[in-house]
Amino acid sequence: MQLSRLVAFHKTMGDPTRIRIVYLLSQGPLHGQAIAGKLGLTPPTITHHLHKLRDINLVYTRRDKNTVYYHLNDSVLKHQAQAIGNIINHESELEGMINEKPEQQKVIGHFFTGDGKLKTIPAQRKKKLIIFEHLIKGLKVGVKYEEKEINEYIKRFHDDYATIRREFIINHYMYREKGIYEVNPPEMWAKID
Amino acid sequence: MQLSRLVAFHKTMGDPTRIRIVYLLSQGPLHGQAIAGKLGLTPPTITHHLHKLRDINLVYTRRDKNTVYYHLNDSVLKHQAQAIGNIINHESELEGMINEKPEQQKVIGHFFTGDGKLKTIPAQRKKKLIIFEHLIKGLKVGVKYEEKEINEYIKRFHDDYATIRREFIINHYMYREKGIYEVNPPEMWAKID
DNA sequence: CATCTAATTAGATATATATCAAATAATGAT
DNA sequence: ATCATTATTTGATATATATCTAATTAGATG
Repeated sequence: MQLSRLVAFHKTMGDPTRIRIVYLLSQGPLHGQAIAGKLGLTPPTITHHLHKLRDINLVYTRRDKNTVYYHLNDSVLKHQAQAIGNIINHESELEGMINEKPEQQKVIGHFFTGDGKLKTIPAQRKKKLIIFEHLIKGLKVGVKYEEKEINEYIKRFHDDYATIRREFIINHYMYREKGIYEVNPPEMWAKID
Repeated sequence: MQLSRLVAFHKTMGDPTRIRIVYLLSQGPLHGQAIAGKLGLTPPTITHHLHKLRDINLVYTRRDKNTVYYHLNDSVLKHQAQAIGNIINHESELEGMINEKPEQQKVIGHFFTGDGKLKTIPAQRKKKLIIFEHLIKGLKVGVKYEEKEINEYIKRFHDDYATIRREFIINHYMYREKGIYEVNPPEMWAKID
């Protein structure tokens, strides 16, 4: 779970109209005008909200003739609702990412897509390190990884895993010994400033 | 659970800074400046967010000398996080209230306090009916209530249960037979317009 | 093609809010 | 009383967003 995803979910649910829409859809699919009618709002307003609900994958659409039916994605609702509670249990993957400074968040927000893919590897050293530091936080300290595992992990974000893996080593985020990788303690990482 | 409470919770969690604060507090209480330092923000900003977190009862404070420690209210977080998921299971008490029109919501928002108490009984007939209709939706259709139960229910919102109970009858929201009360079907209710 | 219906987009407005710097308040220590 | 420390309030600014009307698009059907 990404911090931004969690925020997006709650921000989206933080509106009475959208909660009412979710409630209506929980009883079965509806088309736009039906929702507008039941809620006493105009169709453009409904479109607006459904757009946001679709952004977080909470509803999906199906056409029949020229009317669009909106369906609720129950499992997403369940799953996302739980995530915030898990913070408390320390079952959250947010751990490392929560301490990032606004400046870092900005860079991260700029280089990652909404669903957590790395768009490009930054050219500027400073930004590059911010991104790497962010990525490295998804790995566990004290765990020995096979090269294959590292590649798999990086590939979740970007195709060019070889370059990134190499940068991890160069900048002392990890070290390698006999083909086994391990995350270094933060004080060894390349300094960003 | 009131719709407005549910909305307030999600709206509050719909901000990265506040989620990060919640995460920090989940590891133990902290004072303002410590939070500001860890997040790279200024104290006024932290005050601002803590105010919102306190509004929804997610944090409480304790002083030691002249520094205020903020504590996370774990149980509230757990409970609220679950509420949105329960909509799906139809375990939600939102049921009736979800279909209220914006005009009605406005009146309701005006006459109820944040924690769901009725401030005063509206003098204008139209507004009064909106409030009664809202109240009546908290009772179940097809259930026979003792007068005492009705009184108890109304008292959750306003002290003058006798007046309101009488109005319920006058306006055909309920009927009484031999001291037993029951909710009428909506088509019998007094017309608002 | 013309027309109907449903959905969306564009543009406008009003409201909310996240953040900071500066000023003020509250508390404890000297 | 005076000072030091922490928290809060005020006021400003920039950004986001919920809603509407009017215009546009897209599909289906005659």
